[in-house]
Amino acid sequence: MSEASDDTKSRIMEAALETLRNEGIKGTSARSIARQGDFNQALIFYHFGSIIELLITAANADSATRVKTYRTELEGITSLPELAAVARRLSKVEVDDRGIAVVTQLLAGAAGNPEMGAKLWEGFEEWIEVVASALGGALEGTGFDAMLDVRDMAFAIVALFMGIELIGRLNPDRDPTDALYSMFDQLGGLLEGFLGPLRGPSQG
Amino acid sequence: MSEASDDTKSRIMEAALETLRNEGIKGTSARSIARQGDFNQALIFYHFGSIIELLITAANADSATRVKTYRTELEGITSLPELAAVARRLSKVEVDDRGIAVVTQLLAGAAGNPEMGAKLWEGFEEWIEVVASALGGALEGTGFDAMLDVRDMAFAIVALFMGIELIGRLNPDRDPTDALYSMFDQLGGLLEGFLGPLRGPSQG
DNA sequence: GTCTATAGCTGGATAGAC
DNA sequence: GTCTATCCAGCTATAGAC
Repeated sequence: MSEASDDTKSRIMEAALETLRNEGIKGTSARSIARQGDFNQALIFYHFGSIIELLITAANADSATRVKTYRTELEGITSLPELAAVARRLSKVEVDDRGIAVVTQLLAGAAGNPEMGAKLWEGFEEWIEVVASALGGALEGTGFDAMLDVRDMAFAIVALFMGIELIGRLNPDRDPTDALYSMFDQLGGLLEGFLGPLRGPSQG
Repeated sequence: MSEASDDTKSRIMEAALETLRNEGIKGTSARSIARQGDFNQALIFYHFGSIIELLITAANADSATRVKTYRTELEGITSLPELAAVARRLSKVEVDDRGIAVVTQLLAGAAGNPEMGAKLWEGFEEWIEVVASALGGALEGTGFDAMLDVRDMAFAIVALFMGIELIGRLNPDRDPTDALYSMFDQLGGLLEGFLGPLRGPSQG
């Protein structure tokens, strides 16, 4: 692999992601990606073999770098309000950069394509794992960790973001994340009210 | 409109929904719908004018009949645990029948198609409205209704179901709704613990 | 490694026979 | 109202010149 090849490959990958963000899975094709990145359509097949292979490779690479950053930022969190604050900030980045949009569109595409679903799952599982471990850290010592399945909760939280991305774009009058953050803040307020008394005595 | 025409139209609409469920938005075309319903492809354009028009019409009609049923079942609910039980049952129907899958795929398709998004919104808003009013009824008298924006919460709940549908199909080892119901049950348990003491004194 | 050209299909949509 | 036949644009993917 020459440097030129590496450069071209990442140009193609970036164009693929941008096309997914702008046109959705239905509007993403070799031609639309090539138009977006201003390169020749045949390059996609030379470097990646097929469209699906390109999309999966690009998305999983992108996902891996993102999750790495977030993992370090989420480490060492030991309370729910703390987690809520960090999660709010990180999720805003994620939604604004439209990383979620890419995943959402690929997941929708995977519905009619089981092979694609299996390959996506690998890159996807680490998101759930990151959220789960952050949640586990935040719940430690609250007594909640015994009552909740942290992995199921993480699954639901990740799902919630996907859903918000999907519906949120529908209504042009409103930022898609407003309802989400409004809900976070409101639930956060409730939680603090409940947790304050619970946490006080049980913490060193 | 003759009876024959009505019959054909509903056959086409049913085939369109089934194709969306099985093949996703990317695999849904005039040809794949016609194959699914075993009729001539040209009929779609005679009766609906375009593919998008067919998809929107079919989805909104289907959505309207569903929401009507659910609305009557959700009426008269006055407590959160009661709401949770009914919601659990109804949402299971909705996920099993794959009504959610249809909406999810259309929403994904709307990403690259603003015109489609606007038309979907009309049929979609009533879902949020139904959930919001059920939630409002359940929260009345708990003191929560003053602290929470019921519409934002409803928005998030609907979004959660979409997200679960999207991710859930990815992992073949697991029923997509397991995590959701597990979470509902766990949060329900927590809520009853918190609400029991709150509700007791404030209710007639 | 990148280009042009093209094969071979499938897409939405329409014309016109019945 | 339903059919066949067809147009043409777009699709994935490959062959072969450079």
